[in-house]
Amino acid sequence: MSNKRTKNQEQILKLINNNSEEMSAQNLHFQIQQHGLRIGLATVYRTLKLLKIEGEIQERVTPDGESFYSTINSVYHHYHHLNCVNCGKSYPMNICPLSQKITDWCHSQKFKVYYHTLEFFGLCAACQDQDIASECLSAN
Amino acid sequence: MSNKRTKNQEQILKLINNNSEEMSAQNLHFQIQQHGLRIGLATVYRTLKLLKIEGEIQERVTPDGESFYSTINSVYHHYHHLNCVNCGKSYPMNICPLSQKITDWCHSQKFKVYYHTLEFFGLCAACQDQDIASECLSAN
DNA sequence: CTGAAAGTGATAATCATTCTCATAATACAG
DNA sequence: CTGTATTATGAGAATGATTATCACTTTCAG
Ligand SMILES: [Mn+2]
Ligand SMILES: [Mn+2]
Ligand SMILES: [Zn+2]
Ligand SMILES: [Zn+2]
Repeated sequence: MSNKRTKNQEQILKLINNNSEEMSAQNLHFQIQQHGLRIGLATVYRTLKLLKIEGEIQERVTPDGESFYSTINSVYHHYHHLNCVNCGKSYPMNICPLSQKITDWCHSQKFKVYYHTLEFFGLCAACQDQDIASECLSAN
Repeated sequence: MSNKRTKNQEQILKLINNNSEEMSAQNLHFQIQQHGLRIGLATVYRTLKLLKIEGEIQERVTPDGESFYSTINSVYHHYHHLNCVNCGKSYPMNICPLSQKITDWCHSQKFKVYYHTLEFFGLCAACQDQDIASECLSAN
């Protein structure tokens, strides 16, 4: 029963809570070193997994497979995005179209909801005006 | 202007459309070989990127960073999930709580919506009864 | 035809994440 | 307090999906 957090784990959580932007594991590890702390990359990943299970932080996986983490508690960080499948840009939305009802329903299913992700995919205005397909594979 | 699709591209799209389950790029490549076809893995990835931009297929990125692809058109495949952050299991939901209004709003933003993803994260019933934190890192 | 442009596949390279394992810190029974 | 079992840690290797290379083939407009 490891109910108590390690000093390392506390510092990582603190760093996430105090940061206004979502951060990747690599980025977190880098910032930790900047602060003069010595926490191994493996420990960062282990702690992220732990905090995720404890419901302290949320994870967003980008289309290129990298994970970004941020605190769950702050409403400030509850953002959804319009993601362009062409240029890859993400445009944050300032609304959450989910009613409380649906979250209640999830709980009624015996599922304990920590957080949700909602992402839209399509073409941004700029990319709608281009000949997309031709540029898509132009690099090769 | 590559408006016309290649024979390879057509076969890959056909394979996705005819399959009832979402498939990874690796899986697609394997099945292609099973069918006696000779399409390189690189071409599979290139075609997936192309079809994605054309709005023919949708992509779902799992928490471990692997991408799965499926046809957009079939309502049959429009699923959202309850994802357990502990055991990793995904429980499909049979409803979509998004109103048409929100999609309309996205369009009013000059963003052309192809599809959306909506995922809930938390603990499934089985995992709520365990001492999670202790098992989380037990493997190491 | 003909040559430029686009498509292809084998292979190497990338890189975030996970695994290994020896060591350090901690918890706890006696 | 003291020895011992358990858990945490970090350096580095391994993993594996995805991407980049590059020589070669196909397509097609003129
Ligand atoms: Mn929301
Ligand atoms: Mn939906
Ligand atoms: Zn775009
Ligand atoms: Zn579970």
